[in-house]
Amino acid sequence: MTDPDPTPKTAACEDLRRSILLQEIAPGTPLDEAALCARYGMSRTPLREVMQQLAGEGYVVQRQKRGAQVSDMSHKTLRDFFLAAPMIYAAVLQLATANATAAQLRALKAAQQDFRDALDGGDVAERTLANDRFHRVTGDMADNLYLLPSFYRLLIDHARIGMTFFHSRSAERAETLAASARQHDAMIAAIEDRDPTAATQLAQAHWALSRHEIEQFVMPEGLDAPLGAAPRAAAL
Amino acid sequence: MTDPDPTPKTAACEDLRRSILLQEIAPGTPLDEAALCARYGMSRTPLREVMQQLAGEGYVVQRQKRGAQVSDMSHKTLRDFFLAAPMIYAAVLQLATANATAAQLRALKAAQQDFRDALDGGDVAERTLANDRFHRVTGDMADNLYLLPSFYRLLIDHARIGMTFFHSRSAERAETLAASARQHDAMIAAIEDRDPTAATQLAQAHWALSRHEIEQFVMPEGLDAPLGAAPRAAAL
DNA sequence: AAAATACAAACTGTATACAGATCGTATCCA
DNA sequence: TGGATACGATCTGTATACAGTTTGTATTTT
Repeated sequence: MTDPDPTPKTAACEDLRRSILLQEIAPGTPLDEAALCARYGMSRTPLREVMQQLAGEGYVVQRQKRGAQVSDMSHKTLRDFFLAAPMIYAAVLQLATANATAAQLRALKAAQQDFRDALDGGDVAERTLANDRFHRVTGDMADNLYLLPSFYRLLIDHARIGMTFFHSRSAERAETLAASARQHDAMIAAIEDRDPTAATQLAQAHWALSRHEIEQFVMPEGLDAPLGAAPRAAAL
Repeated sequence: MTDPDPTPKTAACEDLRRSILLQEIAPGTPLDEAALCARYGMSRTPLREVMQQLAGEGYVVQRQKRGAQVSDMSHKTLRDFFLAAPMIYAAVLQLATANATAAQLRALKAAQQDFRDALDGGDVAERTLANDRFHRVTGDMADNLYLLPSFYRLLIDHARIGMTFFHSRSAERAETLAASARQHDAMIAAIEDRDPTAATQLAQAHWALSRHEIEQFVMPEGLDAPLGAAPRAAAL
């Protein structure tokens, strides 16, 4: 409807984005040009242009004479993420309340429905993609040339963090996901009411939730069993 | 010292960036591949990769089957700019106070010295480039993977707006530039003192100054002479 | 046996040639 | 004279071939 563009380049682009978001290709993995050429049925020239584009969007990084690799996730990545995400996201949601069109609101509601559908019956990948799409629509709504580059880059690692940390522990995860869905509904309401204050607070709450969950994962509750004694110190 | 990379590709990249920042190539100008190939002495393949990179950074946009053109500046651009700039810039400066290294602080002071040198004796282009370099160093200091894409994109249009609006009127501009330089000094002090509150306030003040100047340009004081009468309304 | 070097295979970067699309111009028709 | 259409030149996108660099392995040397 919007993009009648079935070129192999866009297809390769979208497939690679999806694979990277879902960590089907792990962070840091080197990407072999020849293999991808064969996979997508194109020669090296257009494939290299795809790589350039993905590099610009933050999916991959290109090293001199050493090809492209999926952008990696370090502890610094996580730190940068939680420093920037609340602010960028609050700004995006606030602008969304000001600028959202009726069509975009319908798209957002549809994305939220997909997300809820993925919650009952979907696997981790489906939930991640649906969540990603929901947030991307809020970016479309904000429609700010300068904010969106950072926002979309955040969404890449938002998805990847979700896939990294929330693979197991599905029981505990269920309640968190339900809370996320409720926050999405509240966001929709805030946008519909054009209420920037509520939007800002929701953004903060949404990231506080993610942050809490990741802290639980990185620094879990201690085990009950006593640890083994440390080897005796050598001196003093 | 840091980048021993005298390839024709990086040279072309930097030259094009400079030309676009200084509006030597106006916004919206289509870029002819063949001409640029001749100019930089390379074939189309690497030149197209340069274009892809510049597109990722926001200097140019690429239209399907219609090549690249310098990214546009519309009224929406200005609006987006002044919505996003204060927030992004405040965040960058705040992170800079937390993360700046001694070497970066030296680089910032050097950039500020260049800016002051350009104020007495430099032309508009030199001032614009020196100002751009100063702000870029603050971005290096902030060192946040997610904030910087938006920040650098802002800086592109920050420079171009400066070149657009402040070409003439050099007498009035002088005082504003002096005020900018004083604000830069205050930013350096805030970073040196690691004072995030001062940094935030300075960012706000810095953009308020730019904004005021552009408002003056777009909506100047009325002339003393009476305007011609409007044609009589058709109905009522 | 460990380290260093030399060689070979694989990969990246660049140039060039070709196919397809777009845009301007000239011609034709009303 | 105005508009539409057809043709041609120009430009974009893709494939392929070649040169230079990197990397892994095997051999040699200490």
